[in-house]
Amino acid sequence: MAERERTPSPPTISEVAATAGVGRATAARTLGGYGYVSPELRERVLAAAEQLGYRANALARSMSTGVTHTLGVIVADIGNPFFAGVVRGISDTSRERGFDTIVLSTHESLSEEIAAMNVLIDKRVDGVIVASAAVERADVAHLTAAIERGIPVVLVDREVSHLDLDAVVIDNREAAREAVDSLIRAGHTRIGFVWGPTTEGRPATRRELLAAASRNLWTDAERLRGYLDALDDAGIPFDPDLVMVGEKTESRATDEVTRMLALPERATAVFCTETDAMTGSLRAVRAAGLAYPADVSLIGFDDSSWAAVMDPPLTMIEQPMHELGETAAATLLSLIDGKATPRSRHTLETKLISRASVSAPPVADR
Amino acid sequence: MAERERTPSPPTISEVAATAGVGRATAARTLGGYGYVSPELRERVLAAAEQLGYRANALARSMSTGVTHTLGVIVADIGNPFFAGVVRGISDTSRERGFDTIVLSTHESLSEEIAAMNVLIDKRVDGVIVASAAVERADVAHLTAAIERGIPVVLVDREVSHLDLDAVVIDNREAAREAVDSLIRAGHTRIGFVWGPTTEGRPATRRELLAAASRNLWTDAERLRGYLDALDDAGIPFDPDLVMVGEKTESRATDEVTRMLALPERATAVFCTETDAMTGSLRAVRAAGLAYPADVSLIGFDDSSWAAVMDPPLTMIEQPMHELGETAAATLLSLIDGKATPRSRHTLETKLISRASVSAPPVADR
DNA sequence: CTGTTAGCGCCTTCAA
DNA sequence: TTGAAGGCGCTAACAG
Repeated sequence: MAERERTPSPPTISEVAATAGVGRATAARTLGGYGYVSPELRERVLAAAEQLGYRANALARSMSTGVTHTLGVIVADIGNPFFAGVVRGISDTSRERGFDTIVLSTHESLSEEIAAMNVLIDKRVDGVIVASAAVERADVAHLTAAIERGIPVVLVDREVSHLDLDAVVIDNREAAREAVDSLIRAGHTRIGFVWGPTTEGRPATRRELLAAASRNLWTDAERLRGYLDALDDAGIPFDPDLVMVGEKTESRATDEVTRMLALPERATAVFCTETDAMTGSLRAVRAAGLAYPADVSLIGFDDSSWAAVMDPPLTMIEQPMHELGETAAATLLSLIDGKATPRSRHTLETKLISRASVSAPPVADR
Repeated sequence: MAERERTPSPPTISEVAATAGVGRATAARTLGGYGYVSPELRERVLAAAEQLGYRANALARSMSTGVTHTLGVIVADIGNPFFAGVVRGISDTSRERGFDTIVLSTHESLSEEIAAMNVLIDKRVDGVIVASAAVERADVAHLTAAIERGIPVVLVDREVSHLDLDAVVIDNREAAREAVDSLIRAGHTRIGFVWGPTTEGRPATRRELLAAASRNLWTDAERLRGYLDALDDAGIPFDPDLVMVGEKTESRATDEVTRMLALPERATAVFCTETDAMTGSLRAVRAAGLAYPADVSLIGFDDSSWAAVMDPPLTMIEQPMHELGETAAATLLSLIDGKATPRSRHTLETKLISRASVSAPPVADR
């Protein structure tokens, strides 16, 4: 029961070998689980290890084998439930295969993403999964650098244009198109889009809008394109006043939707591309003294148990967060195994969960 | 532009030294940022490193220095928004100080927690932060083992009885007491508790209930105690029928609340200790054709933007998730720095956010 | 089957 | 100030 503060230098394989009375290599072989060892010595070694409380030093092992059994994960924000779900998927499937995960948050900053990649390179991870904030062609040096060093990289959630990497994503554009289309089929023509690009001024033309979008996150741009697709398919003219611009915050969404609801020809439906965009919109609807779906129809991205218990319950697009992570990890792992996989581009299914936040527009506005 | 698949053996410090025409040690000194090096040679080395794209091998460095600049984090589920928030806090503050984190999910299983700790020990992390599922005295061997090996451990979110470790928690008991008390002050005496212990049968007595609770998660037990405290303070008799037992799932919560709402003397308020307990309860209230707060008052744990946009908005207890993480990381870091800190027990503040889901009980039930 | 011997890449005395 | 040499703990040929 002595509580001595002995310098806790953990037992090494040599000590185990010594107390077992065998050579280093023999101990290493049985403890490392490779090579042949006679049952006798094996027993002795195991006993000694047990007695000493031996645990292999993974660092030393990695030094000589060159593999760390560790995956790097780079996301914008591990605190965001979406990424948390993805990371959980990555973590679960890699753990199953004996890989651990070190995850870094970039706060959506490219420079932090680059720093994160360097950390992972330095730590010699066996591969990395990244939801990259890179959009410009010049933004991808850190990704190609990793690959040149022999570290496989797979993209998750976000593709990076003109970069031929394995990617696991959803079809944001189609998911958005489908959602907006369902609004159109319900009779809406004045459909708000929240949130849009983070420009300062309001893009006057469709071309400007698209240009602005392409300077933003890939997912956001895709969702905007899907919105426009649906409008086009239905021959509904695009109205710049119906797309939110500016900071992507809940309160900004509230302001913008409030504005859209006050337009001469007001919005009768709102499509939200993110959770906080939806809660912000909801606040605007309430503040305007309107009710959904009677006055305004609503569809949002990223289903949650909350959305289902709203009154009325919200129609939402469900993303397979966990599966995105699982698939990304599985892809990366097979890359690490040296499987000669051609570049893959997994597009996972989303699901439009119809509940009760969509109805026909009010008669007065039709 | 050759896409050669050269074996990407990264440049070592020796190569840098060679191409700079200096000794290994000199290169190591300038690249490692220690010891004296003349400006001249320093320049040469830096240039060579730059040219070769040199990056220090953190494994090798850790091998010889004995530190990894890596923190281990063990939580039940990184996909859970609460833990995701905590991890984000840990990650942010440790990153600031040059530490990375490797996080492991245990799925609330003690054996996975033990395995996780072993992984971290093997990887020689400098310290670990754990939200432990340990409850029995016999469950803490892996925690003490880490400490004996010289790896500092700090608990977050959950204390572990009879184990003298630094801990960063909230006062679950007081938070619960306060919430339930506010219900009582609104006039309620029939207050449901969701969720309770995962026993099979329904504890008949208060003693049995407490015993069952103490076999469960620390946080859950504390919240239950707080509930009982509030009842005691007000002289309201405890009724076993008003506490949920069984699996902690949303649907189970719905079933149990449905039951409580159908009691001869039905519940007129429900206190929920977790997000899914709240959404499950909400479903039960709706299904019973009741409205809140008119028919049933509601208070829940873990505020979110959804809770604020419910109609009516929900009164919730807010936990400082990010700050829990920050504080835990800061505490661990100072332990690692060898600061002679006496055992600390940080209890962070929660906040009862009063919104509109609490009112007086309906007259008929008073 | 077992033990000896080199490294892995870096840090760290210790002379020079 | 600089360079040579040894060691961190483990794996991996290599003889024996």
